[in-house]
Amino acid sequence: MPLAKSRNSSRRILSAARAVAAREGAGRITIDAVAKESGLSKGGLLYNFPTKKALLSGLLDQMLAEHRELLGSVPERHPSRTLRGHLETVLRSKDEDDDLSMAVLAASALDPTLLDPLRVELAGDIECIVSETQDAPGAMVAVLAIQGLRFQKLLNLPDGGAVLRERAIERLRTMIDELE
Amino acid sequence: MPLAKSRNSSRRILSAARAVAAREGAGRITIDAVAKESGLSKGGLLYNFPTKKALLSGLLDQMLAEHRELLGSVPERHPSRTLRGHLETVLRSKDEDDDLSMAVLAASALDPTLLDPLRVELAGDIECIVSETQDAPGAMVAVLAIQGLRFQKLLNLPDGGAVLRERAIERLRTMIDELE
DNA sequence: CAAACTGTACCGTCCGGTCGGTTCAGGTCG
DNA sequence: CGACCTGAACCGACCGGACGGTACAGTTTG
Repeated sequence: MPLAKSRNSSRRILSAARAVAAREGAGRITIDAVAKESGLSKGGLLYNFPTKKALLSGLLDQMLAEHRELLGSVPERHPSRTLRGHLETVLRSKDEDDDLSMAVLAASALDPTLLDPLRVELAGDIECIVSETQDAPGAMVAVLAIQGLRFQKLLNLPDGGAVLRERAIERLRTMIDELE
Repeated sequence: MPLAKSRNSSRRILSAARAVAAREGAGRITIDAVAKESGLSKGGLLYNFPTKKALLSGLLDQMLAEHRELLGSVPERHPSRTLRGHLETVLRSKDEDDDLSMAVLAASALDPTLLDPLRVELAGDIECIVSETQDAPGAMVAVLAIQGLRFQKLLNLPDGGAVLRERAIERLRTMIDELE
């Protein structure tokens, strides 16, 4: 089955791109590097992703898909489930080394319009979050804090130490829970 | 005074770099482009900043200097003055088009270690912020939200609309004020 | 004069993308 | 069955442009 094999290659390529990004930084996501990392040849990679933009776009798609999946795994009955889901996605990704957020940086450097799918997704999420609470501003502050967490982790910015960070996250959680 | 003139050129070069970044994105900060924008020749630029890393490093230095300056302008008596200062720096830069945060992206793409000065500065600020309050976790959440604001603005991510954003910022302010 | 440039030609490298193969599974046809 | 063809998947040499940096011979300015 040819198509299945191609999809398999695409997945390998995407995870290779993630590995490169995690190891060498977003700026080093290069077609040659990703091809080498994936075990494919440059030609083979370009067969799957005809252009670098397509590759980065694929990365973002994968990120959004995983994000949606994690969002779906939040218990249905939680009052601010979308918001909680967002928080969990950040915390979850904290454990993994292959950082998909890198793709965001690489994409925005190459062509800011690549982020459009992310923007519409996020806009929808925000709308959803706001509709799930009476305290829209409070929820927005939580959204901002979550994005701050991503930023911090992405650029290895200081977080006041593990203990304080953990306490801050705990506080964020209770803030979200008390949002109603 | 030769050195003074050099500093003047350096400033022109840096603001040119900011203009390029704001207009064409962080990925387009190139020596030729900045030279052209600044009105200097390429040789002249390289006379001031012998390497691209030096140029980006200079950008970060300028950013940190402006940041410190704005921090200093917050009234002395405010309880969480460092935290308030951080918030104001974000809001202030929202008005200007030349976005220095771009430099952060460009720098992290070229060489993540360029961000080290930013990291130590930020670490110091956080330490300061924590020492100014009894509620360290709450302050950290505020810090995160502020960084989220930066992130959002930098990547043009959706913010739920101007009204909601303004209300969220207002909420953030009161949160900070009530921190004690 | 020396510092602070200008202007330009040039170099080497990196990188995105092209292109002409090659392999191979499967289908067609005599 | 076997000769032939096809098209998907992949290979890797190569090209051209962008970009960082060098070199250096002038020119302006304090």
